[in-house]
Amino acid sequence: MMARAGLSTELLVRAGADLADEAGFEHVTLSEVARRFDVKAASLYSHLKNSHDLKTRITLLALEELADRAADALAGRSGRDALAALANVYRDYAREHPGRYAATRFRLDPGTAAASAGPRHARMTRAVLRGYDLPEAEETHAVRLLGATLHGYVSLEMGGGFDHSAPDTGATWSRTIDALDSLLRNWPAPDHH
Amino acid sequence: MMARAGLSTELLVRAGADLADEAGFEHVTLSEVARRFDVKAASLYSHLKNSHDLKTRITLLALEELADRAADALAGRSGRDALAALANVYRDYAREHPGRYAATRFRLDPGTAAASAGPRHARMTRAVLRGYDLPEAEETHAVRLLGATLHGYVSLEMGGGFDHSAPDTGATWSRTIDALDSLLRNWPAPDHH
DNA sequence: TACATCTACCTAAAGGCTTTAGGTAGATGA
DNA sequence: TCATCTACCTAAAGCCTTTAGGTAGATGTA
Repeated sequence: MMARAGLSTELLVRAGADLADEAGFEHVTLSEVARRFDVKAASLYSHLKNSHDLKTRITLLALEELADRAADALAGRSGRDALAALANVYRDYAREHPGRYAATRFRLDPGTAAASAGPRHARMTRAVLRGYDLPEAEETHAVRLLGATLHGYVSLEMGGGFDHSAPDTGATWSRTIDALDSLLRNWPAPDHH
Repeated sequence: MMARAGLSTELLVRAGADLADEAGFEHVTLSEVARRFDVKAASLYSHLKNSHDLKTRITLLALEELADRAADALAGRSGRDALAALANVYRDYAREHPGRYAATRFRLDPGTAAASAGPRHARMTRAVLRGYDLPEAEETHAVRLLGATLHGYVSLEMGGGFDHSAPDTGATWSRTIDALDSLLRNWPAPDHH
């Protein structure tokens, strides 16, 4: 009796990510993950440091997956195509994996963040921008604006912020991409005021 | 002995909001609020339905406060001035009251959301847009884009997403406002693809 | 003023999640 | 075959939420 469950950090993190997608990232709990493996919660401590550790690892997983998708989508595209592809990767990922996407917004400590796929995301965003010709000094600003708009949009949409109003969000999404493309093609000079 | 503490829903919600600002919205707990009034947690149930109720009320409070500030800031301004004023209200509020701002992203059920200051925010954003002349059919799209960008920016900045990279975030913020202003003045026609 | 009522806050208790300490049995290797 | 290792277990403490039922201080009325 007492067969071993064959757990591993990998397995637990994947189960945690699935749980996040089903129940929401904020409801990810060691107890629930343990339950899914028919194991006591205390047993997870052989594989995970603690609850925060699990959340961190789910975040890292989501960041990787998202970066992989982005890399695929960006391959061979540039300009507006690349922008739209990147944008759609974020939105689609958030829809397919809401919990994982939410994990993406979990605050990592600086060391962990630096070692995550975060920097890869930044590099890909920069790559998209190279399809537009921005003054070099503006590139970081544009990276941030792009990140903010895309993440902001996806978060609001996921959070239901756009429900109850008339035009469907699909239309707004494509107008948002139009707008961003247009903005990057006509990047304004700093305003003096 | 056993003097009454003189609690009220109002008082508790305000204390909860302060706690959110100090410890983070996700750490708001009935127990901690009770502790701050030297009262047992069970006693709060005379004033609050439950923990979720407290969070909901903190959200409503934050939404009100934010709308009040926005209304003040917008008074007498239009065009780029109004845009900048609205943007700064969000950012400043988030910096002064990170927990309250985070509460703002808490998902309300549809009925509560409709009765909240949320619609007031939408109306104010529309008011800002009237300083630009967008085709009427585009207004909702622009409202959403503006909301997404502003909230996205503030969230990323608050979440530390902009740390560790060179240009300071103040510069990016003003470039973001420039960019939004420029975008609204040159709103693109729908792209055909 | 005296009395009745009301209700704000209390204690008790159950149930859930986290985390630590220490045990046991199944897996692994010599 | 035996020794070791370690994955998973039980026990227990601590904290949070929520419900049930009590008590005393506040309030209103005669």
